Amino acid sequence: MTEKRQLTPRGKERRHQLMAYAAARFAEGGFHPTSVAEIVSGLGVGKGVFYWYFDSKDQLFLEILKDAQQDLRRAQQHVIIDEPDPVRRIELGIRASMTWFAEHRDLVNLFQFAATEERFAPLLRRGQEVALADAVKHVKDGIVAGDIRDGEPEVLAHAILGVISHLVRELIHDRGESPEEVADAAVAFCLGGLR
Amino acid sequence: MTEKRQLTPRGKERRHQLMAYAAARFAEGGFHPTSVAEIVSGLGVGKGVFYWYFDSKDQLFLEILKDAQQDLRRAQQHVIIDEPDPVRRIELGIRASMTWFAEHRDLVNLFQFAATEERFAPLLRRGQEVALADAVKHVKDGIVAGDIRDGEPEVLAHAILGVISHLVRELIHDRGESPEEVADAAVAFCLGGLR
DNA sequence: CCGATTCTTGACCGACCGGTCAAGTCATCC
DNA sequence: GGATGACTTGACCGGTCGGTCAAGAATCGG
Repeated sequence: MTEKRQLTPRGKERRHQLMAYAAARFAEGGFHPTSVAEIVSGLGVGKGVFYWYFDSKDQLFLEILKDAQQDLRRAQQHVIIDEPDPVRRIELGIRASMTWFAEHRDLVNLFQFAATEERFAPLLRRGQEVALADAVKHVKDGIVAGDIRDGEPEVLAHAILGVISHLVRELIHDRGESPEEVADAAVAFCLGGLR
Repeated sequence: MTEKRQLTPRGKERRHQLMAYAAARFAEGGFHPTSVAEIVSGLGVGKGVFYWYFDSKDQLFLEILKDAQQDLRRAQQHVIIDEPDPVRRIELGIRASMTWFAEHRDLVNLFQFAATEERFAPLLRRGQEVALADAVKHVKDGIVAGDIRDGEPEVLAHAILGVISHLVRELIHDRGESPEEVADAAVAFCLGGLR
């Protein structure tokens, strides 16, 4: 899998299969304790299959991470694109994030782990900075509109992301509560904190 | 180091030295990539020293985690013990947590990693449940006193912990901002969110 | 000075891990 | 049906890891 490689439809599916299964195993057992041998044998294929589609175990992980970040951002953007009111945009963003994580619970652990190792952290940080920039923009708009109290927009945006990620991990990921209810509480808390 | 072992003062110091140095290395390079050989050679001692004081690498990690949790809780309790007003207790707890993490930056990463592996997560969770229970108590008191709006106390408490942990990681750990300023913003956000 | 106990050393071990590769299979197109 | 390139196999390799242990050094009460 050095450089790009031409993939037939069948090949693309194998790739997806590997990424999905590996993500699940990483989430369950951790990245390091889950060996490549374990992944391929769980899928009933030889080890060569893995290295046909990926350069290394690290690269696979990075690719999983990247896909996840893109997908999450797409879900957020899709929902707020038509909303002019900045406060409502924040609310919709919170709700979209919660439902997305509820549908991709495996990725909660992966994001968390990625932050703890230097070779994965930069990619993760890049994604978080994008999310932060989005939030900051809406907060600034809200301040201008007078709907949000004056304050450092970056810190406020971080606080919102903190509420989201923590509630996702504790209530949705660990306890399986409904994303709608959790989102209601998160929105109420955050909008109160902004006003 | 099977069972307890009688430790002389010199021995206790070695133990602390090992725990502190290992924690720093784990925080910097991650738990798995940091080998026992690396730890002992960084300290200039033989590998037998490690296994004289600890049963295993895992046990060392658990002990670091346990000590850290106890120390953090002690710092929180110490500060709020004389404060009767529940809302002020929450504020003081937030401030104490921020300054504690500012003084123990290494442990931010360790807590984060611990949540991603099943063998460490239970211990971490136990500590977080204690912190949550503390917060829930204050929130309930605040609701009774009429200073906090009605709502599920558990969710509100989680939201507070989320703000703390995220701001600690992003602003104090990563960017090295002053814990006092960050705490000011966190307090303002959280108290707004509760009211 | 002696024996007992605490502490230290570092060569060594079996297990496992990520990654390679020569060989072979399968699908497809001419 | 043969040739081409996509895919698959699994034995194998070098290296590292957590952990062991026989041997010795340091400390200390008596």
